[in-house]
Formats: sequence, C-alpha cells, structure tokens
Amino acid sequence: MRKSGSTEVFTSLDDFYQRGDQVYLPHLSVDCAIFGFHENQLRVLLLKWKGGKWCLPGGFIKHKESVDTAAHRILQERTGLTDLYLKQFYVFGDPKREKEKKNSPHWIGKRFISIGYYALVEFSKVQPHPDVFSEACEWFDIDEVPGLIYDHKAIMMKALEALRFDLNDHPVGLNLLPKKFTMPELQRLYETILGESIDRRNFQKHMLSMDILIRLEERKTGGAHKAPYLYQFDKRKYMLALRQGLKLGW
Amino acid sequence: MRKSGSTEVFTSLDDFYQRGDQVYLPHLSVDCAIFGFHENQLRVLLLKWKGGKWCLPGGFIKHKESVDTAAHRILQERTGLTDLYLKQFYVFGDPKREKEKKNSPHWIGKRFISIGYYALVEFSKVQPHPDVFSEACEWFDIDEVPGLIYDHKAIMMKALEALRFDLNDHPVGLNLLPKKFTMPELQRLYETILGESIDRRNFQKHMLSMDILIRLEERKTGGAHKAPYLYQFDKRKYMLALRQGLKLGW
DNA sequence: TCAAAAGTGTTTCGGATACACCCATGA
DNA sequence: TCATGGGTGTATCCGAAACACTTTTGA
Repeated sequence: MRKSGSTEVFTSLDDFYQRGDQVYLPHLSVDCAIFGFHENQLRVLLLKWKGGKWCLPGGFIKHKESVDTAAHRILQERTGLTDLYLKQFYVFGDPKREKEKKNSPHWIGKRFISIGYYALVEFSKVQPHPDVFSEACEWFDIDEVPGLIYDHKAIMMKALEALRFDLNDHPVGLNLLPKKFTMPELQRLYETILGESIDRRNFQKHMLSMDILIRLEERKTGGAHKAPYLYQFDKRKYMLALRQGLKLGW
Repeated sequence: MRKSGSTEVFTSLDDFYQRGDQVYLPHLSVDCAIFGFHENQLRVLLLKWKGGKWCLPGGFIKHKESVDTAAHRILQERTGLTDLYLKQFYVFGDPKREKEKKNSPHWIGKRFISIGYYALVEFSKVQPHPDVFSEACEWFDIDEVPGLIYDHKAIMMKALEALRFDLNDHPVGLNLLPKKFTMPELQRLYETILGESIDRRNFQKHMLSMDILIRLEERKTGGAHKAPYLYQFDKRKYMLALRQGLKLGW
C-alpha cells in the first residue's frame, strides 16, 4: 500500500477505512478540477474508480493542515507537480450530494461537504498518477466528459464557469500554456474557455496592446503554413497588471 | 435558555458545549457578513461577545442540513428575516485562524473551518437579535468596524471585496435598497461599495438605459432641495437582464 | 435671493468591431 | 500555383467620460 502519498500513514486500505478519521477531519473533502490545454483543446484530468465510474481527483484534510495545503498535497499526488495554480471556487454542501453512497459505519461512509478547487497546469509537465482507489487517470476533452460519480459533473461545470469568470483577472494563460507559445495558440485557449470565436486580427492587437507579451526571434516551424512567431509572457509585467486590476483577458 | 433558536435543542449553555457535536458537524462553522444600507452608508451587522470583543454572526451546520440552509437559519435568528439574499464567497481553512482560541476538551474548542457568506438585507426590515453568547447586536459603518475576534476582520474584508466584485452581475441594488428609492440614493450605494465617486449625470443616464427601473409619479418630499423622483426596480426585467449576462452595475 | 441638489441635455474621445491586404508554406 | 494560415493596417461605430444649462427647494 504505497501507490500514492495520501495513505502513507496507513498499513492497508482497510486500515484507512478504520483509522482515517484519526488523520483526517471528518465530513470534509476537497475535490479538484484539474485543467490542462493540449492540441488546442481544454482538458480535465479524471480518475477511474476501481468500481468503474469516473470522478474528479480529491482527498481529505489532515487535522492540523490548512485547506489550501491539503489541496496542493492532493494535486501533487495526482500530477507530480509541486507548483501549480490553484483556486478555491465553491463549497458543495448539500447532504444529498452523494447519491450512490451507502451509509456505512466507517467515517468515510458519512455525509461529506466538499470544497471545490480548480487547478491550472501545463499539460506537458503532468504525469498522471492514479491513487489507491483508482485504476486509471486520464485527460478528457472538456466536452467529452463521461458520467461522473456523485455531483462531480456539477462540480466540474461550476469549476469551468468559475474559470470562465476568472479569465480576465487571473493568470490563466500564464498557467495553462507552455513557456513559449504562438498567438494563435493563445487565441484558441481563450476561445475554448469562453466557447466563442474571436477575430484573429483584433485579438492579436488587443493582446499586444496590454504589453505583457514578449515576442521571441524564433518562429514555430514545422507547421503546414506561414511560421507564426513564438511569444512568452513577461511575468513581471503580467503580475503587475493583474495587481493593478487591469482586465487582461478578452 | 431560549434567547435564540440556535440552541433550542439544548437545556443549557453547558449542555450545548457537551452535546453540541451530536447536533452539529464538528470542525465546521458558517460566518456571515450581513450588509445593509442606511443613511447613505454601507453597514455591517456585528455581535458583541459576552467577553467584550465583536465578531461576525455565525453558527454551525446540523448533521443532515445543507450548508446553505444552515446559513439561512443562522441569519434568520440574527435578523428576523426569512427571505434574504445570501451568497457563499470563501472558505477560511487555516488551522491557525482562531488565534485566541484555547484548545478545550469540548468539540467547540477544536479547530474550525469556516464557510463565509455575505448577506444583503433591507436595513429597515432588520430587527437585530443577539444570540446566547452575545450581549449586543449592532450595525457598524463599513469603515468604522472595531477590532474583531479571530480572523473575522479578514473575513469581512473579503466579503466586501466579493460584494464589490459581484456588483455588476448580482442583484445587489435590489436587495439592499427599500422598495422605493431615489436615483441619488442608488448612486450613493454604488459609490460606497466601489469606494469611488461617479458623475451624477452619467450615472443616471446609464441606469435608465438598462431599462430595469420604473419611475414613479411620486417624488421624495421633505428634502432641503429639489424633490427627486422615486424609482423602483422592475424585478422581472432586472432578473431577466441578469440571467442574460448583462452587466448591470456601473 | 441664493446656495445646493436634482433633471436633462450635448460634445468628445477611445476602445472595440469590422474589414482588406500582403506574406509564407506545403501540398 | 494555390489554398490555408499568419502578420499588419485602416475605417467605423458605439458607449463612456467630460461638461453646461435649467429647475426646484428651504433657509
């Protein structure tokens, strides 16, 4: 029993069921929608239960641990990343939210209130790791998500909504894109998150006018057509602009 | 022991300390910043502990109760209002957030994670009720708030920030103002929430252009100067506009 | 009668939108 | 050579911001 870190302190899965409440706060969980961007598509990382259904990666909060720290710890176990952008967006507190749950005597069979986070990760840096309850950990295109357990579909949709809402005043591009990217790639990111298409020329003009991008000498070669320039964010100016309340996004 | 409803099931304060965890979820609380608008000032409702310090009204979640329901129940006990606008805005989950707390053997002495809500109420309809722990319940001008226990000041500031952020796409005016109000009153509301002054003429033009206000025949008499018109919101159009994602506020 | 607040304009300006043209590349 | 995608530039429009004048009221 050492597949992931979350149950390190336990000797077996059964032990986890029995003694989990000595380590974790009861009735509280953290669920995360991990977003990545790959091949011009917004994606979300899901786990497959040994039962069969898919779910969002999640975990529990240790007795003396901050909720944010718990979320970071849980995500690190799933993605291998220590430094990812994480944002708490909602609490799901309906006592009936876990439809399929059987009221077992274990602490884990009780009612849980879930704190929802979304994470933005650089797709290529992620190494998906299933946890002890899961047989798979895979990326899904945002509009090809299968049925999920409990209210996880609702949680995911709310996360997406929050992301959409945050697009203009949070470092979304900075955290979803690789260091170097092209203008069209940046545009696709905005388009998939917003779910609408944007005029190519106006988008470029707008982005450049914000003075947060650095155009590199290189161009992205290998494409079938004219080679686009590569850009990277001017992280200092980017963060400064955000702090000043400037609307970045579209 | 029947000053408020929150401890109805208990026979005494001591009983509440002893058996509280049989009724409420452990480690979880709800704290509310209740906002009102009176005499052209944004105000917040605070409780005074029998110890002496002020705090935000709060409470706990029953075992089979939804978190939203708990927040409504708690607020009703403080304000007497059954129908108020309530929004969950953040979870405060730092294990060190309750500085002054002594680690007592009671459930209530343990570490608590607090779910923050803000409420918008019509000032005149509120009848402040202290709870069993409190000797007073009073309105404070938003920038004259005294020192608060734990991290309640931070919670209040975050609530205010959330309110500011929500101003454009949530029914803020509708819930803070009385049925009938004048255009200058509406403007003061926006100005105090945003913390900036707005051109009188542009504000009026803008508000009227959104087609969510009904001008009444009456005017507000008694003032020292020219009598302003009274308005009320066209609730149907207001809500429709919100649902369509129209930016209402300023 | 006058200061202060309220109602109703007009002018101006900038950012968003729409659209046209040229360039590079692989099929 | 040509279809496709990428880079750059210009005209237009609309809403926001700036600003002027009149009206009402109690002191």
